[in-house]
Amino acid sequence: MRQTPLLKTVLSLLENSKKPLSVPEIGQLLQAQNLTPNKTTLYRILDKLQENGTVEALLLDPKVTYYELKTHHHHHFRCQNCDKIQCVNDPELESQIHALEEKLEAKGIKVEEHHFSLSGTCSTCL
Amino acid sequence: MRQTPLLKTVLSLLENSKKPLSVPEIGQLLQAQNLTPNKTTLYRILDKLQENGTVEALLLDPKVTYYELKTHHHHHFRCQNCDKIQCVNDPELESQIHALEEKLEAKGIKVEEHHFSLSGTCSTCL
DNA sequence: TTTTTGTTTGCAACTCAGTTGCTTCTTGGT
DNA sequence: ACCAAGAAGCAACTGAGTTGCAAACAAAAA
Repeated sequence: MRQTPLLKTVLSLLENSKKPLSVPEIGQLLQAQNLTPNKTTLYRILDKLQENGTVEALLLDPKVTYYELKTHHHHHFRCQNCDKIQCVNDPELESQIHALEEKLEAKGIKVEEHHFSLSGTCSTCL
Repeated sequence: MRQTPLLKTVLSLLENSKKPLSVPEIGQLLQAQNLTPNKTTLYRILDKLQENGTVEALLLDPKVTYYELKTHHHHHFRCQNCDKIQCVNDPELESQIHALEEKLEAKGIKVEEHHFSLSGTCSTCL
């Protein structure tokens, strides 16, 4: 995988973002920088970043896939009303999840990822 | 919400299924019973079941939404290779999640749902 | 420097889950 | 039997994500 200018820009967007980003959002952010990348290219970049473990795909909105740097690994809360996303950290939950993963691995299942998210109504919308 | 024949059939499919079902899958299962429901109707039925709390929508495949009866509430493992779904139960994890939900509620956030799933490669595909 | 090779980008056309607007059918209550 | 409300059908649409192919490009071999 080559360090192309577009790839660097995408990585810096993910680096500086407080929240996970979807491909359509990344496209918009790039447009704001007067870049007009093809959507196929963006999907391919994110696929590769996912394959090589730089980024993880999050299941938190049924409509769209969000991505975040693996180094940023959080859990998330999504407001069902405004779709805003907040990051949530809970080390105890995380270790409980790892315990469960080990149980499954012991049963001959290879666990690659886990997904956890919460949804509801955020304090602003209430 | 009226107990129409179609609604009853959909509920019994969910009741008897060992795993969560997507709307396209429900459509196929109904076809196997020589029923030819309109897809709009199916989406509407599941939306209503979700609204009235009978069913919950699961975020476990980025391509499609799965539904399961709330009374069946499990966590799930999805094989990234064959897309098969296995149910996983872990009461300790569940209680850890509830603890986290209470923390968030204390911060003025109304938590309606949580989503947890694992993915990787199942023992058959390995 | 030129050629070759592999990777990246772009484009256009496609797939398919899910939605929308509108009409028609069915039902249960009066 | 009548009417109003909910249920079902249909066709057209939306938008995320995919596919196949062709063009551009960078790096290494000749």
